[in-house]
Parts: sequence; structure tokens; C-alpha cells
Amino acid sequence: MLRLSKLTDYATVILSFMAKDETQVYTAMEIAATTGIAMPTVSKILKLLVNAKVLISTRGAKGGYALARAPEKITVANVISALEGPIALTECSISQKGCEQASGCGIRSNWSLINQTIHHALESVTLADMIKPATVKDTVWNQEVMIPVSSLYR
Amino acid sequence: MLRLSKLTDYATVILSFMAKDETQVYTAMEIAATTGIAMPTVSKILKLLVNAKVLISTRGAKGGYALARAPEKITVANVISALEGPIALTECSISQKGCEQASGCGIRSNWSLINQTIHHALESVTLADMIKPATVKDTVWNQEVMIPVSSLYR
DNA sequence: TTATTGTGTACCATTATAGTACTATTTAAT
DNA sequence: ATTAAATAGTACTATAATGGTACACAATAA
Repeated sequence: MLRLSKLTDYATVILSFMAKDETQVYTAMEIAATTGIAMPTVSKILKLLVNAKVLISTRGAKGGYALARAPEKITVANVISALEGPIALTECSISQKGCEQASGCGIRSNWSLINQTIHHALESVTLADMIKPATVKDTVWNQEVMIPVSSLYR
Repeated sequence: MLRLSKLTDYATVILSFMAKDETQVYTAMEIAATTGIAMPTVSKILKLLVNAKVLISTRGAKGGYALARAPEKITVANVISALEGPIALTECSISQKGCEQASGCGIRSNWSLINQTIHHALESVTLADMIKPATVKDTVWNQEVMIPVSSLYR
């Protein structure tokens, strides 16, 4: 099904909430209460997003989390790789060890092209796009977004 | 990691082997022997590919499997959905049940755009592309393939 | 009629995921 | 200083998904 993990899904919900006021500092508890996601789970996700530098945290009393940069600069690819590690479809796109299929492994380099295409697609959508009303009109999606595949080689 | 299952990976190996002679009928055993994938696993994958109409099978003695159509007409999206069901990133892109996040679910329709983009990317690559030598030169990838996102709404 | 080959379903073991718990660390307020 | 409010990090557990296997059934050619 080519699915994302539930945690990644939650992360987008959390981030889209936080993006409503991009400079405000939210505590994990606030976020849990507003989104309806269980507190420990929220906490786990926030930690991962901090490690990936999508969020910044301040510890101690009056601490909390805030976006590390403007929603326009946070891509879906950022979020996914924060939660799930490198974006790649097949095992051997990440590590090559022990991949010795007897036949037909000129495939690999072609997979990597597909990976890049998808990665590119995911990088072209930002958090700002995601919180726009979905009226399709005047979203970035409506402006003939084109993906020049050759640009992947640069 | 946005990963594909191992079975899907195997499927591409199997199909790229079969595409070498697109009209020949191969038995599951032959395929297992050539690819080095365990026979029962090969069999399972072949069954799924038949159900998805990527392969056709003939039963009985002298039976076996062959491509259902030319490699140019078999897309990566076909293969993935055969093995993993509908291509969609989030649960609620498939079934909507019980998705009542307290806040911020104008997101969903935007996810569906991303889904479509990725689906489109996967449909633009065929089995024929995958078995081409990976020399990048004169692959379809080198011809400024562009994906007009607005076309997704048609 | 028999050997060969695919079909379908059910099952099990292993792994990954989601979720939880707990301890340590940092900072603001008193 | 001390306390309370927060995040950080790590380790653990239960559940679900995945990969892989087994077996009875169906179809076809010789």
C-alpha cells in the first residue's frame, strides 16, 4: 500500500496545528489536548521532529516546542524523513549489503530514479501548502507544477 | 522510510526476468531457480500478479506464467498495487472511518494531492524502462519528462 | 489415468510499529 | 537553594503486519 506510518500522519496533524501561529511555543500537553493524540505519543513525535530540526525546543519551566522555520520552508519530505528515516522505496537503496539477486539487477539504478522522483514530489509540498484550505483554487497545485526529471541529475 | 515491501521488490526482479522474452511461458520453478527467490515465495507473488492482471497463467502440464501485455504497458504502479493494494500514503485516504482528529483536518484533501502526484510518478515508469540498461542515456528519464500536476484533476 | 502445474486458503514465526514507562536534565520562579 | 515545570533519552511491551510455508484442490497435456 506504500503507506506512511501512523506517527507520520500524526506529525502532520501536530505541525499543521502549530503552524497556525508559527512563532508560538506550545507545550507537549497543549498539543496533546488540542489534537486528541495521547500525550506520550505526542511527546515521542515532538522529540523526533526536534532531532530532525523541524522544531526547536526549550526546556524547563515555560519551555515547549515551536517551528524551527516558516511553514513555507518545512517540506513534507522533511517530516517523513524525520519520522521514518531516509525516503527510499527499496532496502538496497539504503544499504547494499547482501543484495546478490542472481539475475536482473540492473533494476537498482532505475529504482533510484523513481525514488528521486518521489522524493522530489514530496519536497515540492510544504507545511504551508498543507494548511491552505483545500479549495484547489490558487494552491500551488493549480499552477502547472512541473517536475523536470533531468534536474535530478544535477 | 516510505518503503515498499520485500515482495514488491521481488516482483520487480521476477518481472524483469520475464520481460526478457515477453511471450514465453515460464513455470514458477524456472523463475525461482533463475532469480534465487524461494519457490513458495515466487509462487505467492505470481498468484498476486495474475489477480492483478499483470500476468496470465495457464494451468496443467506445460502451463506457467507469461506477461499479460508488453513491458511498455506494465507500470510500476501496476506492480505495486498488485502486491500492496491501493497506493495511498495515509490510512484515511483509503477508508474514512473514525477519523475525527479534533483539529486540523483540512489536511486530508491535500494528502490526496500528494498521493496522486506520487501515483502519477509511479505510473510514468514501465517495466520496459526498468529493464533498460541504466546508462541514463536515452532512457525515458533523460527526455525532460514533466509531470503537469493540473492534469491530475481531469 | 497420471504427472505436471497453477489456485486458494490457512497458518506460523519473525519483525516492525505504536504506545508506555521511567529516569535524567534543564530552566523559571520563589 | 529549592521546587515545579518542562523536555531528552532510553528501554520495554503488546499488538499488528509481513514474509514465508504447507496443504488440499483444480485444470490440463500426454
